[in-house]
Amino acid sequence: MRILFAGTPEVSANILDWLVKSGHEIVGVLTRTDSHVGRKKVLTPSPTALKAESVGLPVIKANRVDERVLTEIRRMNVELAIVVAYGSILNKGALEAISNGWFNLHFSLLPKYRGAAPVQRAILSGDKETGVTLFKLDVGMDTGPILSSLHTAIGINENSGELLRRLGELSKSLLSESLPQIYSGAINLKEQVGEPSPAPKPTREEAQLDFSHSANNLKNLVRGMNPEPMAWCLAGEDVLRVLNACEIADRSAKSIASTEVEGSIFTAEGKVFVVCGAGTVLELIEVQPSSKRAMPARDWFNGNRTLERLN
RNA sequence: CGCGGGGUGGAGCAGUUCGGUAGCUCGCCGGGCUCAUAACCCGGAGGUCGUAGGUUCAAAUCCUGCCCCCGCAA
Repeated sequence: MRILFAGTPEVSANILDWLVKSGHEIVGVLTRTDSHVGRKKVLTPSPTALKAESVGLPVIKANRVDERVLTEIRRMNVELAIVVAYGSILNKGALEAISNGWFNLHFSLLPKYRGAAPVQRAILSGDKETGVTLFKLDVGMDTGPILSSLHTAIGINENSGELLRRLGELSKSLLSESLPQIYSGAINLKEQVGEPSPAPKPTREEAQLDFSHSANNLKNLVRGMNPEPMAWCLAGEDVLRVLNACEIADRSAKSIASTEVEGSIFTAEGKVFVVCGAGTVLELIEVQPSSKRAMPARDWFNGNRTLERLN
């Protein structure tokens, strides 16, 4: 079956690569236009565009699937579309342009976490489990009927980047089960059941640590926001990004904290701690001061001369 | 020409304003204390201060070029 692959970021490129190597008949790739990236704003193709080019597939770069794009797609005689984090909503015209429809791979167990940031939201919420869902796109935002899904447990210290990578791998299992079903036409779509929840992209403001919250909440914030947009707090006037942190057990927290002032930093047994709300204590593991590279929290603390608390 | 910050023993920093003996917290090596220790005490090694020039009696510090790194904003 002639397939159009639509995707943009690294995880999409990875799955595209796998589809091609697994012998699926990818005839074209749809991805977002090149974007200005980094400090110097270098115009850079998306990871998916680069992968498509490297395996010699025709690429359509567009941020909107309009008539012009549909014309190109029709010319490819596409029979099915697989979408993995393409990054744009498809209108009715686009959805109807492909005979077998567009199937979207989503990184949550729908209807939970519909939207742009399902992985981050699952971790921010402290969920113990998530998964990947393959469903048929309709005009809503991740609302279409489900073909299949796979569950996986979320690691206690897993961050968004790590979980996304793992869900990408899991997606391959899901696709290898489901694609043959689609090819044979023997599919059974089911409407989404359960309480829907939105998964908007986290803002930078949302990523600021508030040390009046419990260490457990802050730990989820830190790992959920890593690698994007990354949790942060203020060390004096400067931003301190927190890449990795963990909560410590209540009992030891009470015994090592010499103060109750939230945000106070101290060290013990070679580790660096911050006093948080409700008598809890967060251990900082890896941080990144502005202008500096990421470093173990201990190194940062060694160089610190005057700072007594974070905000 | 988007804004800004940084490069000093193995790590993280101070010192640069106002040129004049290389400092701090760690790590490492050796010794001591201790039932023991990541705790404490004593001693030690390790740095052409990113790089190339310039000014000067004298440059980490002042001037100029270049390289590398990072945050914000997009």
